[in-house]
Amino acid sequence: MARTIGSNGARTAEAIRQAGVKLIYRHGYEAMSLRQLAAEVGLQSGSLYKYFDNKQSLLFDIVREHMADLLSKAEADLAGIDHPMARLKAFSAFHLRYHMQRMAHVFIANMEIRSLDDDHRAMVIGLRRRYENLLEDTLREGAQAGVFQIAEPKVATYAIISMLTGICMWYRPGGRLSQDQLVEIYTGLVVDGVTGPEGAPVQAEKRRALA
Amino acid sequence: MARTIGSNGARTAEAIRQAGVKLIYRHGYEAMSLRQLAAEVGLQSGSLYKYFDNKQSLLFDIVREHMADLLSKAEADLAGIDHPMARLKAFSAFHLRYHMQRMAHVFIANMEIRSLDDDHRAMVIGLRRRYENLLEDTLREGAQAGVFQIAEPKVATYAIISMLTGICMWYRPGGRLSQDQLVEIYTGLVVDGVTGPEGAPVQAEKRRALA
DNA sequence: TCAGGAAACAATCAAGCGTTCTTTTTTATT
DNA sequence: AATAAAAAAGAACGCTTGATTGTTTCCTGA
Repeated sequence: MARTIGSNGARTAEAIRQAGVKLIYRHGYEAMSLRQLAAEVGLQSGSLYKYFDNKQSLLFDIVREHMADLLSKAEADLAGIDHPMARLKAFSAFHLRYHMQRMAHVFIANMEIRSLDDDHRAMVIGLRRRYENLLEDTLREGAQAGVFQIAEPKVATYAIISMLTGICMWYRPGGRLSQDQLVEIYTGLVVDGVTGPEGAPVQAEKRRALA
Repeated sequence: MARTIGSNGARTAEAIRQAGVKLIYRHGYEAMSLRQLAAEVGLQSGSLYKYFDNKQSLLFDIVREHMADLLSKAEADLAGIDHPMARLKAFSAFHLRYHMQRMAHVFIANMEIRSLDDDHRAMVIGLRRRYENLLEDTLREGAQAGVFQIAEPKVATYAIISMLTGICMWYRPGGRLSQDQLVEIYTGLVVDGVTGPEGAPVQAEKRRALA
């Protein structure tokens, strides 16, 4: 046998990508063999090389595309929102929804950074930095405007993102709480965390006025 | 050559464990070869099997010992502290300090859970659950006593732990901020997050009275 | 001092790895 | 209907991996 009936390059390429995400998510990049991946798609391992140069570039493609997608969608979501509190809420909601919907991609991008070549890793970290800056800039502006009470915007940025991303560690679709409920709970924690103890009531009014 | 002069079993065992932590932390469990590990310790790869049954048991030993240590030290730290707010602060401070001081172990325990056999993984997750319960129980008690405003203690537990653990992703010793400063910043975020918007000033007084 | 256990070496195994190359079959084009 | 291009099979490659075994050397305690 050689070429199979009904075979199609574009469809196979997509199947390989999906199977790659699935297997890397489940077993990790190093633990996934190309024979395993090929079997999942229904191919021989050698045939995979029609679709990527090597194993590393498969990982890089998946991670880079995900990061670029995350960044551009976040920027689109925040476009036109000016008030720091509104931006913070929008960022939080976007981040949570995106992470709940694409857990595998997110997980891979976070876990397998170390498996990337040096220059590949640098490129991905650059994209991640740009994404983090969306939040950090918002926190700085809010702090300067007196909307937030934040001593260290950079630390707060890391803390908030870690907290939000952590939802990937336990969230499962169809659980007791809906995505909307989780967004509300998490966003509430974030907002309370940055408005500080004494300033909270004042900010609570501002938030109400904005909603 | 065979037995090396001055060789000592206990010392070698400890060297293997340390090198294992170092290499797994740096490259990941799957990516670390036993020959690499042996070279790091100054042995032939076959000699490693005097010290563990197989590669998997090395990982399990490292992870399980770390989790048991984390749990017992946390329990010791919280012993005798009754007030929910005081317990929350103590937990937060302990978690942060422990994670800043033993980043490699923590990182491995979090990242390589998936590389463990099913039953090994179940055991480690059980230990982790007991650790998480230290925080979750505190949050529930505090919520019932009106000290905290928390709708979903379980979600809040995951959120807080993710936030605190995230410090491992960027903290480096000798950075701009000291460990004490970071503990204060992060703990502030945690406390503000669980005291809620309106109740904050009231709780702030209670906190002062307690300090 | 000298036996017995501890510690490490050295060589080897089968299996699996990522990758390359050639061949064969199917599809699309003219 | 003839031909070219696309898609996949299948065999093979050199290497590395985790693991095993038999042997040699060193250390220690009676």
